[in-house]
Amino acid sequence: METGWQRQGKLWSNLKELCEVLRIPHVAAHTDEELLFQHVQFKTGQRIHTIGQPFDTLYIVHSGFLKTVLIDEFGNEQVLSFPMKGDLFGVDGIHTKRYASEAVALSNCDLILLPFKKLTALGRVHVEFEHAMYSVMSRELVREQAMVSMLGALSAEARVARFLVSLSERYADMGYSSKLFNLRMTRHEIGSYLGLTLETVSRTLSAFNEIGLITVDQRSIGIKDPDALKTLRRLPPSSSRAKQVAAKKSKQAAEQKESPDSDWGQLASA
Amino acid sequence: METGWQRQGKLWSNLKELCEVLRIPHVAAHTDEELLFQHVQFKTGQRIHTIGQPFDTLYIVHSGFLKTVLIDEFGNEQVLSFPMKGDLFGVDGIHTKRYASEAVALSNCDLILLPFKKLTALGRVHVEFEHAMYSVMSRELVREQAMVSMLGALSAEARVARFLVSLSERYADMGYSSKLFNLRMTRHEIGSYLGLTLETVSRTLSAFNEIGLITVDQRSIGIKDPDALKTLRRLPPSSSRAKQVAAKKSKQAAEQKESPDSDWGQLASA
DNA sequence: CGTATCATTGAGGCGGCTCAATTTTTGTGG
DNA sequence: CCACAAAAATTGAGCCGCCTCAATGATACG
Repeated sequence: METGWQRQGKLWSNLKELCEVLRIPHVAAHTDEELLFQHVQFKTGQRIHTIGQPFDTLYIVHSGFLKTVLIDEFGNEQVLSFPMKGDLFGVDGIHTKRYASEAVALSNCDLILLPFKKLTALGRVHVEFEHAMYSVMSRELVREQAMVSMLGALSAEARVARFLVSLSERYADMGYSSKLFNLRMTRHEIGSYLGLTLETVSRTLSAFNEIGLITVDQRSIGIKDPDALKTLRRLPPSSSRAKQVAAKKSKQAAEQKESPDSDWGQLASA
Repeated sequence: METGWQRQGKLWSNLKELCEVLRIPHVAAHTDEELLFQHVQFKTGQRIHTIGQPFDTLYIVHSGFLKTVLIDEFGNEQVLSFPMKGDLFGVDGIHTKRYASEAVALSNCDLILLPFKKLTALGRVHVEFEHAMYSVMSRELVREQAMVSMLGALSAEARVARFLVSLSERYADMGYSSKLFNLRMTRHEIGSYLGLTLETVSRTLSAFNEIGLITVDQRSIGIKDPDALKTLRRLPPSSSRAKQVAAKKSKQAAEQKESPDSDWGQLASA
């Protein structure tokens, strides 16, 4: 991995490689024209773009880890996402022609530049590519929706649990171990992302560790019971109890045994 | 308003009208081909699409009010948005070819159908239209980001306050009064949207009413101090509210013109 | 006019935040 | 390589904001 890392700013990808990274069907490359996309490297801590900066290009993560953040009117950071290999970011700049968020490298990164002009031009030539770009943007929107849903309805423990699961699955996709990995972000950043304080994140990880769901040692995380993490939740707030009761009744009518709620629900006392 | 409502299913819009509704620059209509887009009417309570239903068309609100919701694995509703005139929805279906959310009419609605195939075909002919569609999708993404940020960082009072402000501005855009309007959704739906319980929403509205920021009577909302609502972060403790209300009253009595920069905003930023 | 839905309001509990102290890790320069 | 400082992480104590549970009032609809 990270081949050619040393050759700074000299890497290029063709369209086929671009599609591979984005996990979209290969564009029919009847193209004799050798379309190339430039790579750019960033070191840990460097900013890729800032809020308000004029927009003209999207970024695709070839390798490395980043965060995107919003800065509110009092200078507080709100983490929006942790882009990694295959993710697209910068989309929020299309609308106002200026980036609405800021992107920062959490590790050394290799990014593929995708000028917006080039994207639209490509879309007009390759129908599948146009569709793929819409699809990727739709995927981003669905992800944000899931995020909203999580922040609005889940307990702190459930949020941290799902965060770990999604990270684990993401690592698996990228060919790394899904059972043992290092966090690339601080507790503070995780907390911001999940709408929690860093102390709550730390405490929750410790609690999961005590129960045996995971192992924690600073940035190193070991996933011990992924199924329990996936299904962990708690009292459903801000939602209609009537529906839940109804659903529960029909469930109980169907299967009279087996309590539908996992017993992890009560671990708050720990 | 709602002209031609009676002629059910017989309304059509051309491309120019479509662009107007979407608030995007008019596409250069060198088009002799009279491209028409079908309208559809829905009555209060009807579902436009459901989760998992095969996706093939986007919807643009011509008139009326709706909600889009996610249903979690236990039947709990999570409100994602309240589409109204000029809004596009259904975008979340592009990625998986199935709608990821459910859309329900909160009032009688007139929607414009925008088949995805037609959209992409149009984008290939009219460059500006393609760009506009990307822009609209980007706008949606930015909106979701703002939502995440709000859920992650703001207090209940601030969320309700901003919700009211954004509604007010939205009504102003549509040509209605920004000072006095009716809520089209229940407290429960507002709560779900904001990640709060319906009781908290109700209590917060009552509190705003008490201190003179708004007037509330069931679904009817009067905006009295939009600036204070915009900058509000945290309400003063109830013990001290009485004095401030009194102070405010004497202020309003003294100077009947515009309320000066309110002091509600700068409390307890911590 | 009765019933179901929606809204208001109160009392009380607890989950997650705040404040604070300590330990561990990271980064930097002598 | 070690020393030192800064940042990150852990853990505890206390409290408050929001949720839960519950009862009543208001509104819409057949």
